Amino acid sequence: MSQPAQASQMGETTVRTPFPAPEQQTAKKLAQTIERATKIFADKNIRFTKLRQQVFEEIAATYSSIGAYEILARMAEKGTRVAPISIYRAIDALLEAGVIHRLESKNAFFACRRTDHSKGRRPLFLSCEKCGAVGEVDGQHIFDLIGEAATGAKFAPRVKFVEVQGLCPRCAATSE
Amino acid sequence: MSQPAQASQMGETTVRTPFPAPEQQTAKKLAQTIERATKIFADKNIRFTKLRQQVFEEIAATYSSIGAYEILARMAEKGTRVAPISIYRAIDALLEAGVIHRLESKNAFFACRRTDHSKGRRPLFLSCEKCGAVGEVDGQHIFDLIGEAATGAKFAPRVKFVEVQGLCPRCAATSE
DNA sequence: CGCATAATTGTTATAGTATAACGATGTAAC
DNA sequence: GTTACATCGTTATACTATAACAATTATGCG
Repeated sequence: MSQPAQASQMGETTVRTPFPAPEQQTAKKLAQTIERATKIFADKNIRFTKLRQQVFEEIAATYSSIGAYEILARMAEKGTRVAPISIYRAIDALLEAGVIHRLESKNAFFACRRTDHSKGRRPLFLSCEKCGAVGEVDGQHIFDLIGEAATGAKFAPRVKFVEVQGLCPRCAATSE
Repeated sequence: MSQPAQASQMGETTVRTPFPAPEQQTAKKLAQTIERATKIFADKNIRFTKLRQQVFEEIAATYSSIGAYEILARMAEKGTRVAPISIYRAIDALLEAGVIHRLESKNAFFACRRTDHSKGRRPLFLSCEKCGAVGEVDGQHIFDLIGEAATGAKFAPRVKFVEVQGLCPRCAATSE
């Protein structure tokens, strides 16, 4: 018990970081994530096929980002052998649905765990250089400012990326 | 003269966009860019070798971003045939010196045309989806806010990047 | 200068990321 | 149930990046 996880037992008000402790990464949480994805696919009228579910489960089952070929390898271990292109096609559908995000700086993907994107609030990504964990925090005000900076330069923005690399709370603590 | 380039003749106060018109992309400007790079290498005590200069010239000679293998191809056309690894090693030195930047979202590189990075002001990148041009605008206040958002999530930021894809002034005008 | 040392580049091979093209199969709507 | 469309399989290939080790070039010092 060297790493107390206070928050989980006393409600969510004390959770201040998008980096859940390992004890919080439960099968139940994973099931909820998958169910949420299922609903999003249904709402958007995109088919959540078996292949897409399998790919999504591999991505969601890690709190790190994961590369396409790593997904491929893990699925192969479980008996599902597909070609790289199939993984990428599934990834495209998952990105389109918004249930995963792409980390441009690592050519890797991670499951979205926020529920406020649909409300028009865009997140920025925090990627731990040590353990690979990825967290999202709301960055809507920052994206607004980026838009202003762009239009101020007579540039018409369409897609924006904000990524931060550094140390997650646990790794920052252990490396001191 | 359908695209008047007012700013260059009357001081810099009227320059409002980091996307110079083609008429402004002169050999003289390029020479200045290279000279500036030479000075930066000297100041930092990094060697600006022939190979590094050649690679830098290919990058600086385009106002777009350019991939490593495109640099390779253009140098080969001019008679300098080297292996990919040599290009990447030169790129590493140029990145280290700060005379080029890497566009994470495109796996490509472009010449830095700002002079205020050394003053601690970091830029964000504007990448045109139509013509490929890349501009930089100051984003220090945005990077500060990103740092605050990260630390607010108990994340220790180390490297940050902000990239925007969209349309540069000229392409936005012609696509209307 | 001439040697020792370090930095750079060459050479070869390979790892890692992503997509093109086309055919087969499955799904939905009429 | 047939048509139309989306999805997936199969094969091949393009693009991005680095590992390992040898050869060469530049630098500092006696």
